[in-house]
Amino acid sequence: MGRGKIEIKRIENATNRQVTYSKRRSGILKKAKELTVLCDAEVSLIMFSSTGKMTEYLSPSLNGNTKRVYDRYQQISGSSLWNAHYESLQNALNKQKEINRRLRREIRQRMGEDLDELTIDELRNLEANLEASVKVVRDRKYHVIITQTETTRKKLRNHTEQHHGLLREFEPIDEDPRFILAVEEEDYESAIELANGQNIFTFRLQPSQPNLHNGGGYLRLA
Amino acid sequence: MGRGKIEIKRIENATNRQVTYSKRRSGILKKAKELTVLCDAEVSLIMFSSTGKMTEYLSPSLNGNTKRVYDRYQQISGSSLWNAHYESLQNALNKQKEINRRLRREIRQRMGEDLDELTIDELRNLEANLEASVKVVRDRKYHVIITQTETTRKKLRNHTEQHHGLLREFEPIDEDPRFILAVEEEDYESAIELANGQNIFTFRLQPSQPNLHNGGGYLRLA
DNA sequence: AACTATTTATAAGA
DNA sequence: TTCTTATAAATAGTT
Repeated sequence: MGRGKIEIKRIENATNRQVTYSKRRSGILKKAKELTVLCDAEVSLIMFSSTGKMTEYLSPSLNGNTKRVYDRYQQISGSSLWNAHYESLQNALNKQKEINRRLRREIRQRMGEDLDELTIDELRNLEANLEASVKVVRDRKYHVIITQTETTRKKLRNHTEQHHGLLREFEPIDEDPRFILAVEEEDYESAIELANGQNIFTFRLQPSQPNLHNGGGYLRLA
Repeated sequence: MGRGKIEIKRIENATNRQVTYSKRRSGILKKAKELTVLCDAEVSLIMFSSTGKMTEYLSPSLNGNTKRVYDRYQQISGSSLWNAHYESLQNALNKQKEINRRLRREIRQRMGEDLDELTIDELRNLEANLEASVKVVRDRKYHVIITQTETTRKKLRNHTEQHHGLLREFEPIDEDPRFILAVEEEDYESAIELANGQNIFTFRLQPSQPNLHNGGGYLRLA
């Protein structure tokens, strides 16, 4: 369609080729748009000129999402073009989910839930294991208490000495043994309180770990 | 171009629309091929009719590899088509890994490890929780033992009766009270063995759950 | 699917 | 690139 008929073969003159490309490109682009509107079709058209310049047309119904064309292409043609990229990730994700499922199950069993699934031997092992754990935890608790108590004792002693020093500086007096005794007694009592959790340290723990959804750790049972 | 000029808007008559789609589709396909040959261009054209049927054209130079078109598209347009999907997967994976990390930490702490990170209050809660759990597990263990024992007892009684019945059938005798006693004693002993795991049931558990790598559950501590 | 009057695209030239 | 225009090609309406 033009002043003369042309054979459909590569245009050797580069300038001519470029001009023809430009003209025909706009022609095909127009056709694609018309097809989209007239026939309610969806079109993806990508053209690269011989110089590497790209032009794209995508039906508005595909909403700027070239990937969707690709998804649909893949679905219809059956050829999986990019799945290889994702498969390994998807597998890793599924593996992690399965592992987490098992970890949660173990935690539940360590909390005394879902025990029906366990054999008598597994129950015995679990019991022994929990008993060993509770002993370790208890030892650690007492260790912390002793450490805290001694730290407190030292601090108090320090403060007491400073206090006495100050008193002596201003108005020298004999040490009052009752005061020292009072301090020691208070110290002892707070140690008892620490061990039993009855008094000063009974503030609430954080209710739960928001991103965990692990069905309840010991932290939320406080 | 036709007997009459048409407005570029959706053709309402479905048959007409389909016919026009068919005609124009072949037209645009021809144009795409001509562009490819004449101008040494590369073209990817994918069309979906309103009925969902797909038609594709791909320049021979792209050699049947549609993915290459999209790779190039991505490279030139800079917009990543599948990175969004990839990223969401990656995020999901990271989230699962983080959950996994926390679950393992909880299990370690329930086993008496990593206790340094815990405050005195958390230690107390953990201790109480473990003690409650061990009680539940122990109760469950005894429940299983009792159930097993009773089942065994019933079976034995059944067998004993059958045995006596057979004996009577062939050679009627008085019941031997010593035999009954022996059965009851044996039953009692096996109950003790069940509870302490000292004897018959001391077969090994599976050493670990192969896909877990969870840093040691109670199951492998058997 | 074929025909054909007409519109549209475009080759060549400016 | 864009405009012009003669002409080839595409296609709307019809059969």
